[in-house]
Amino acid sequence: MRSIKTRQIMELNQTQRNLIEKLGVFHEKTGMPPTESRVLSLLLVSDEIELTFDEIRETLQVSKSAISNALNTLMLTNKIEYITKSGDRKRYFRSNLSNWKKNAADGLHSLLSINALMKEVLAIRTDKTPEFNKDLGDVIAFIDFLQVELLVIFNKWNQLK
Amino acid sequence: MRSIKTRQIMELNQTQRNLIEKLGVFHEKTGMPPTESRVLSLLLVSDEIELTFDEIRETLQVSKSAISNALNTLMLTNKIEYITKSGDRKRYFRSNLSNWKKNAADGLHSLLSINALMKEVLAIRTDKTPEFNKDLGDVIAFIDFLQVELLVIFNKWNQLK
DNA sequence: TTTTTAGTTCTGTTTTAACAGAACTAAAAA
DNA sequence: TTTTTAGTTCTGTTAAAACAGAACTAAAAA
Repeated sequence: MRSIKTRQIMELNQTQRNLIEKLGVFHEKTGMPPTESRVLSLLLVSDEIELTFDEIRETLQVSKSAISNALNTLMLTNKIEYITKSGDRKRYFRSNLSNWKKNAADGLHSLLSINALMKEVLAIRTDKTPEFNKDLGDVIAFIDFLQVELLVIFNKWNQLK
Repeated sequence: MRSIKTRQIMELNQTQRNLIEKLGVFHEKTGMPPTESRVLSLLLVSDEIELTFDEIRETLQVSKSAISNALNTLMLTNKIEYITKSGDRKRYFRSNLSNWKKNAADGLHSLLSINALMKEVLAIRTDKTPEFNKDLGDVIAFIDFLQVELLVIFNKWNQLK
């Protein structure tokens, strides 16, 4: 038998719990489901940055199925990852902080992806509404502009680092 | 009695309907409810850019209550507006295209508002995880940087115009 | 081989969001 | 004044999301 030290149950102080709640609500507003939001927030706030399935489960007091689903989609979307420790069967989940920059970039990209649709709209609009069409064209031009400029910004940041 | 011309029922071709659907799905992914998404998309695609309550209702085939709620929240969030025509009791709703730039700016701003929470997190984190904390600090610095640079970009655009 | 463990998947329940339809309201028109 | 119109608000229904709990699985340990 391996001597796997069972850690004492995770303790969160009230400040930490409040922050998890606030972060959770924030993420929910972006469309992320409650449990997923809480897990992600917990992994950001917790003193212990690597937590096992059961530690997360007990801390948040939700069912195994909910935790399982949350962890899996968080991994699929690259927001968390896990490591293993030799001689330990459990997986240790942790926030994928180093990837957040890329995640942010992805988020912005998908946000700007509406422009393809906008261009489709403009292409099929009647020519009887020139002013409206001009406004729409402006919006499209602005988003295109934004896309280019954001790339510049990202490069600038990477050079600073 | 006033002679208010009842317009012929709105006709949308299949291309237009498909686009409304695609735009609708896009907006739904950002957390906007289905009917609201459809109304907003309709007002972008329709040849007639100013539509009455009932025209929208008949075109989309949904209930009055759904339309009423959708229109009101779209107005609250500044995505649409309405005009009136003298001697006509109806309101004519239209996409608030000229405000979309501001809406985009607002959207980005609220997106970046997570940084306040991130700073709260960093402030209360244990000092026993220096590497993690450093990564978190980097994320925060990046978002702060992004905020400033986005302002520059918006100004740059406004000068181009 | 049997047993334990860490997590997954399935099924049913609860909760919440979204909507329909009817009753209602306020202002304008008749 | 009454009637019509344009939209709102209320109540009940439907549909979908989120979750709990138990059964299950696969790999490791005993």
